[in-house]
Amino acid sequence: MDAATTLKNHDLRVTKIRLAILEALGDGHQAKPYGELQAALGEFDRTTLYRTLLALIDKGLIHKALEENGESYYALCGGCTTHAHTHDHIHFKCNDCGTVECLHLSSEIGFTLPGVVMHSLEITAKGTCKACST
Amino acid sequence: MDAATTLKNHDLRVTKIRLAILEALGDGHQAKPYGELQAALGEFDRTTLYRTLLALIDKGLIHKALEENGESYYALCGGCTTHAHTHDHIHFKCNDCGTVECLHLSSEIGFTLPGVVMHSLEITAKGTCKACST
DNA sequence: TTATTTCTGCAACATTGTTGCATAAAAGAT
DNA sequence: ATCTTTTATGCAACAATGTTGCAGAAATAA
Repeated sequence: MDAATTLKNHDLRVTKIRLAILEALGDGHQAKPYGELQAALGEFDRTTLYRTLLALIDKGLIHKALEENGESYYALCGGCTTHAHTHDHIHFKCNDCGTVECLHLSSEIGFTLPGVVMHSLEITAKGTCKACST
Repeated sequence: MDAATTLKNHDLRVTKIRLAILEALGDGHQAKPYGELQAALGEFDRTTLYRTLLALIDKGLIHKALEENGESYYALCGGCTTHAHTHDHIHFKCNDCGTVECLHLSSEIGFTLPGVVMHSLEITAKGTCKACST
């Protein structure tokens, strides 16, 4: 499905910056830090970029992958539609090349915390990715 | 062990702000957002507070629990000395009262990601805490 | 008490993120 | 295609987090 149709399906108007963001986020496998997005989308206003990201998150097209050192990482919700957009992702950050990937576990990791009701779960793993460990 | 001795044991000089931070973080069970720390330690300079937090993290006395909306949460490393300061914590944030707790799982959650070497793991759960769910 | 090392506070700055408002662009109707 | 309505964009201004350099103050060691 092309990006414009995806936007329409999510009650979003098709505008330049939205198409540009979706393109910049690529295949949805990797998460991009805000700074990188801003550099890639330099022609647009910073404020608009923020508001557009919020809109895309709100409509379930992208998600905030993780925050680190005050910088937010964003990724497409391509792979997570199967779970009805639960946002219970696992993010893996490579300490060498710095890339952040949205991974999916083969097996569900189930655990409970005594006395609390869990609504969401976020897991961030760090280490060395396949490419960097060779 | 009193705070002054703890500082000395970690190669840190005993100063007013360091004692104040350790006291503000309480029993180590709960994580405090930076803003709350700054409000509680208003008599000290903001820069000093940042640098002191970095120093305490560096020496393994506290850790950054989580980042949310650009704000960092800090907590004592009281409960995590048993794991040799691995920082593989589980943080639970209550969406109702906003408190962030450092919890410990009874059972280790073990999972591997194909092809990558994991160094650290951070888990943040959100939901409703015991007190708020009654 | 003195000397040395380290910490603190100040000023200045960079970055992230937010809000209000006028203008511009998109979608639907004529 | 043109007009109208709705929504998005860009600009300005602002607030908060986080960082760096440097002089003076405090903590340790001698």
